[in-house]
Amino acid sequence: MKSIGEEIQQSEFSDVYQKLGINILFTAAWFGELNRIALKDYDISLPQYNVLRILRGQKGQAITVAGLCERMIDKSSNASRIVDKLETRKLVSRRVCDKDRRQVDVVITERGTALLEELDEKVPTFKTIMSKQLSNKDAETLNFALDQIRNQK
Amino acid sequence: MKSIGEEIQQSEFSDVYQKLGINILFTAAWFGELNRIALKDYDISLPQYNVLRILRGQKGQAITVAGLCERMIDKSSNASRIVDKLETRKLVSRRVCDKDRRQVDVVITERGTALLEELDEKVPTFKTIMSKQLSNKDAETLNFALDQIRNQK
DNA sequence: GTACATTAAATGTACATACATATATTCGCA
DNA sequence: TGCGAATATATGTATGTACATTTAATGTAC
Repeated sequence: MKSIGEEIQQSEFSDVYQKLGINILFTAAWFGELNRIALKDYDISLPQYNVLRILRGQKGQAITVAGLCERMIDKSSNASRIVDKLETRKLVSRRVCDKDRRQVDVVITERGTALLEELDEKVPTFKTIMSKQLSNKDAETLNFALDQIRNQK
Repeated sequence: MKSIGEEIQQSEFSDVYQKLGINILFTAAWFGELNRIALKDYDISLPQYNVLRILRGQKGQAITVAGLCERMIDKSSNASRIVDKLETRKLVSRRVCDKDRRQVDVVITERGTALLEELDEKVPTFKTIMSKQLSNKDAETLNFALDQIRNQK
C-alpha cells in the first residue's frame, strides 16, 4: 500500500501533523480527480456539477447566488459565472427575486435534473470509495476529528 | 463547535461516508484559505509557494519540471508556467540539463530561500493548526486511515 | 424624501487549472 | 545510420479562482 510519503516521494516530514496536513490536501485532490474522470465525457466541470447538486438538494426551492456561495466548498469561487454557463446550457434557470430585486433566484431545470440522474450512475459515491477500507464507526471518528481541527481557537 | 453540517448548512447527508468525503474536501479548502491569508502580503500565490517549498526540500539539488509535477498536490497544474513566474522574480533559476537536453533543471535561488525564510514566520504550520485539538497518536491514526482510503482496489 | 451607507450580483483582471497540441530531444530497432 | 515512437517541456484555449471594482436596489439617518 502506498503511504502519503511514497505518493509524493517525500521521505521525511517535520512531524506527524505536517504529514497529516499534506495527507488531507492530497486525499481531497484525489477525490477531485476521481470525479473529474467520471464527468469528463459529459462536458461538465466539477464546480458546475457541484452547483447542480446543491440546487437539487433544494428540492425545487429556489436559492440565491449568495446562498450558493455559502454552500460551495470553494467560498471564493464565482457562482455568478458558473451559473452563467449552466444557464446557457439550460440546466438551470435564473429569475430576479420579487421581494428583493437585487437578489437572483436560481433553480435547476428538468433538463438539469435529468443530467444529474444520468451522472449519478457514473460518479462514484464517497460510500463506494471508502466503505471497504473504513468502518462506519471509523468514519464517524474521522468526521469528529476533522470538525475539531477546523475549530481551533 | 461547528460541525461540517452546520458549516455548509446541510442538515442531512445520505450516509456517514458522504459526510466524511465532504468534510475532507472542506478541511483541505480551509487549510488553503489559512495559507492564502498568510501569503497575501507577499505577492506570491499558493502554488508558487508550494513549488518553492519543494525546491527547498531538494537541499540544493536540482529537480526537473516533471519531478516538480510528481511532488505537487495538484498533479495537472502547469509547473512550467508556475516556474516561469518564479523565474521572472528571480526566486528560482532554470537551466537545460546537460545529460538530457529535453529536461530542464530547476533550483531555488538565494533570493528564493530568503523569501521562504521570511514566510516561515508568517505561514502557520500544520502542527500549530492541529496539535491543540489532536494528539500525536490521533494524528497517526488519521494518517493511516487516509492512506487506506486512497488505496482501495 | 433626499443623501449616504449597505447589500446582491455582475464584471474586469491576473493567475491557475485541465486538457490538447506543438516542438525539440532521445530512444529503439530494422 | 535513419526513421518512427516515446519523452520532456512549452504553448494554446476554455474554464475556474482570487480579489477589486461596478452597478443596481434597498435600508437608514437626517
